[in-house]
Amino acid sequence: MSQVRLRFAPSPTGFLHVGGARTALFNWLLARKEHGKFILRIEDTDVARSTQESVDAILEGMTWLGLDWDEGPFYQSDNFPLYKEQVQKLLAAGKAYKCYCSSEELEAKREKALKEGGKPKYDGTCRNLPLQEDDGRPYVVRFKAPQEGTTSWIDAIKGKISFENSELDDLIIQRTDGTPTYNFVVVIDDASMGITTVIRGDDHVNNTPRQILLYEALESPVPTFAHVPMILGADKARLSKRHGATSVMAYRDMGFLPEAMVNYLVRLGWSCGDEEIFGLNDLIQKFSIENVGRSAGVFNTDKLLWLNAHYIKNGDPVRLAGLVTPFLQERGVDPTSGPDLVAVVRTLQERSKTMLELAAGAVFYYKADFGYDEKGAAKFFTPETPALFEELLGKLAALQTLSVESIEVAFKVICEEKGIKLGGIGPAVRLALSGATVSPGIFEMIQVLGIAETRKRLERAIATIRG
RNA sequence: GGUCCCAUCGUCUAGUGGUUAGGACACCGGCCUUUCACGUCGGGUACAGGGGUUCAAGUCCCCUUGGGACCA
Repeated sequence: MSQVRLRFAPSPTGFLHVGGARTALFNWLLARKEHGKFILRIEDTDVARSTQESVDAILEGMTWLGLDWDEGPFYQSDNFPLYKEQVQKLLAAGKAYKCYCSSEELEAKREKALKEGGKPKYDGTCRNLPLQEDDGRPYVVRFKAPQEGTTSWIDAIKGKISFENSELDDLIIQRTDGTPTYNFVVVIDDASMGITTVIRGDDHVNNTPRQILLYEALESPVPTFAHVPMILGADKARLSKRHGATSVMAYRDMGFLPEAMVNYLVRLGWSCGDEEIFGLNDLIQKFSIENVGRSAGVFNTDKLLWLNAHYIKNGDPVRLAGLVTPFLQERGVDPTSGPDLVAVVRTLQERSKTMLELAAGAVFYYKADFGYDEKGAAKFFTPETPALFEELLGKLAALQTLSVESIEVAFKVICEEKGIKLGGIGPAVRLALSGATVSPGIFEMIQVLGIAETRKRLERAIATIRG
């Protein structure tokens, strides 16, 4: 019983985007579910475009999502000797050959073929040349692929896929400058790392038959392939910057929780009956590659927002307090300078879709120098308001304990005495305490702010009204 | 242009020959209510089109259309 080995192999040419994150997640989930290994490999053969910053950004993104890896990160740039060796091996075995055609010649042939209605594929000029020692002439190494028959595989997501070998070119595996090409390197790495299942984006479907042929030439077992569909933008075009944020870390910065991101990403293309809410541990039990859909999906921020609201609402307030702190600091708020942040978070959890929103809603607790909402002040600050506030202050001061229940009782007593409804005093208090007409519950705010701060704010409002 | 893939509400999807085509987000309306939310109840909206196969097709086959990917 051999264990499954899966990998995520990003190119370090940018941050971790949502598509890559989902691919990584699917790989990770299957590895965890099957008690196999999850390997991280950095595909940095394109040295010019690869950067350490990108590597760091990708690792940061995966860590944020909670996707840990068992082996790696390995770097392809460390494997150049292996790739060279494998090229020589194929050359020696007659399974690859040196092609001396210049790119100009090839271009001319391609155009001619196109003009005559043929296919623009390599014509095999050098295919049967005997292997010669290097003589200074530039050459590429091509894989000698079979020209007849079909190559097919059972894709774990898409089912059977077949290609006619006659449609396939003799793939270049080593460029003129001696560097190996992508399709070759991937196969060598996956083979040498013992990868058993390759889960990747379906933009690689067309590469797969060539890669299978290479596995066979290398006499390596062919892994199971699972091609996951693309993620699209609202206009059904491939997701890109113009659709909004594509980096998972940008979502953190917008106040999204990693568990919301994971939950959203996994449900985009995968399902488990009617269930919508999944935690990571849940998913390890329930995930199955067979239930991944075959069609591309549109990234829908509204649903992500809904999930985020769900996780904020049900989240641990202590943890959320920690997460919201940087957002508050960005707004110039020092959360140690006022009411207990955990208590503040509790009043905002149910009404915040993002941590950014939660932070915005928390500012008034710490900064009392706000102005009053104009329309609200015109409507709710009346000549009678100061007397009501003074009455309220007296009742609050007399309370033994300051709880939501006792505060509510104080309000009810005033309402009865004055013959008014809660609406006759509540909105004015809300405005005095928060400056806004939208806020957490009045009783909760008073409890969190405390008597002293409540007094200050009501007195400030009284002064304002009396002008 | 060639090859390959895909096609159920606006969006994510359930559905594996017999369903009033289900759920979720979003939207609309009721209730709850000190605001906003939350919650709750209810509503509208989908099988791309055309041919087959079958007693029966969203489900199987073919074609068309549309979308996408890769190569060039």
